[in-house]
Amino acid sequence: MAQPNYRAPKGTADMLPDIARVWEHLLLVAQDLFARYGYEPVYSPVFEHTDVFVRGIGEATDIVGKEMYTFEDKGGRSITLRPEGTASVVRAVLEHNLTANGQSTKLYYSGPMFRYERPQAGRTRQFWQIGVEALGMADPTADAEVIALMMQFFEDAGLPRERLQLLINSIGDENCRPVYRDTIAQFIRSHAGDLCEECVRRAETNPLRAFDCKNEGCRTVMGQAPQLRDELCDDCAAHYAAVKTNLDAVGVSYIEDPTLVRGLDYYTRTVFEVQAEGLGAQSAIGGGGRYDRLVEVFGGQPTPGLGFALGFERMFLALQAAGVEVPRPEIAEVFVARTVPELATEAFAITQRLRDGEIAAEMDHQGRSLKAQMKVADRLGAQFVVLVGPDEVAAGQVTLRDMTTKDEQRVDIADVVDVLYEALADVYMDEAEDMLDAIDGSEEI
RNA sequence: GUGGGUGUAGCUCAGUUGGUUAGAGCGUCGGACUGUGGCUCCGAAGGUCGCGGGUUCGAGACCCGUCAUCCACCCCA
Repeated sequence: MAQPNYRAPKGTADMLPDIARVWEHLLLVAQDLFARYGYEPVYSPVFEHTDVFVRGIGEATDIVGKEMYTFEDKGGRSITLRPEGTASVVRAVLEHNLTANGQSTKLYYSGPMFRYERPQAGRTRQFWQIGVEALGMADPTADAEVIALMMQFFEDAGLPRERLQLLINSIGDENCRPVYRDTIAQFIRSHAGDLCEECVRRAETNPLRAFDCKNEGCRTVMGQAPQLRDELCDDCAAHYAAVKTNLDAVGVSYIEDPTLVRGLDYYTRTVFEVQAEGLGAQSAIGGGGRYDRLVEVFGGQPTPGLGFALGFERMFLALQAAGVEVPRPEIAEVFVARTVPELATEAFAITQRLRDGEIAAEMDHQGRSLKAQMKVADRLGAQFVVLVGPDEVAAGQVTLRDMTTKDEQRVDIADVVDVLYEALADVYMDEAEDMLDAIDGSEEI
């Protein structure tokens, strides 16, 4: 329709089958992989009290400052659609005391997030994320494990490693970061003449983000600034070194990026981001880090935490750019066609009989000609067609057509399911053998 | 919030310096001797040319506005 009465709201999109299939593929890959790493699923509400995000993510962040979908509900409460997952999950963990007595927890979540932004390639107002949160683990092995898990996800999802860049950095903790912040703020003020207005303003709000500025001049100036890696306190430096050692130990390659500063206030020490090819200007496909103070922000006992999140829309773009296809499964193994409209009920009964036998069966519900039904059967990828005609029905039979060989045989209706079991088994055996041959031909087993 | 591009059949797009019944490919539907698919051939359906206003004898094409969409800035997944 050129001018529909209704459209999906700006920044949202309908996930039609070709896309929804990829979503489900990603979800399945994640469920399988994350479980192997000891993570359990959690579903927190899609909206929270606004304060959860304001305090959790940080008042000075762009997310809280201008991107939240906030509204008042009928009870006068300020409610916000979640712009990210970590704050909600940590709130839930605390609310249910999952980290009592020093217990650790590993959780993963997935679902839509909401941010009021101007849409562009790889950025929508409603977007899907999947992420993990690990609470109660301070060791650098945990950092390495979370990062390794994220990289493994990309691999399992079919995204070639060579199209990805893993960037890591340490942004210090409550001891060394404030000192460094002041150092940078000072640096910015003393170079105010050579920096853009935005960066000068950042000196007062969030000086570290001046490193992120795309402006050429700012980049060169900030390149001269003291680097946090040289200013880390002993504990943070040791932790960061150990994270790298552990990544090295398991063969996860990374690039150290001293300018990597994430836009959420809760991060401490380790931060990381993965960039992928083919995403347009929004090249980050996933990211995360450690947040050792976040639980306290919500009033809990000091509890270390860390996690990552990655975006499905961007995964989709990256997979597409890499030429990775998620196969479309056959919709029907068997199509039941009737030669005359009067036999619709008989055809329906047989279709249901097949489905009861767990055979993927389909039939026509539009009263179409036999020829048209055959076309549909072909398009759906049916291996066999069950022909229901007056002659057959009179004899309590149907005609079974093999769509590959075109062989046809009469089968008693009572035996259709069993005959199809065997016929389909043969088909699948042949396919399996072909696959094995293909593997044999290409690599040693 | 700022800037730029684009808006023609279900999809991808053509539509010459404004001129008569708006086109193609794909898809869909039907047919090619009567109960049968994939190839080929033939045919059909389907368009308020985003919307509103203006210029003109005449606008899908030009101007203004508006809406939508895309891309970029910002920031992030």
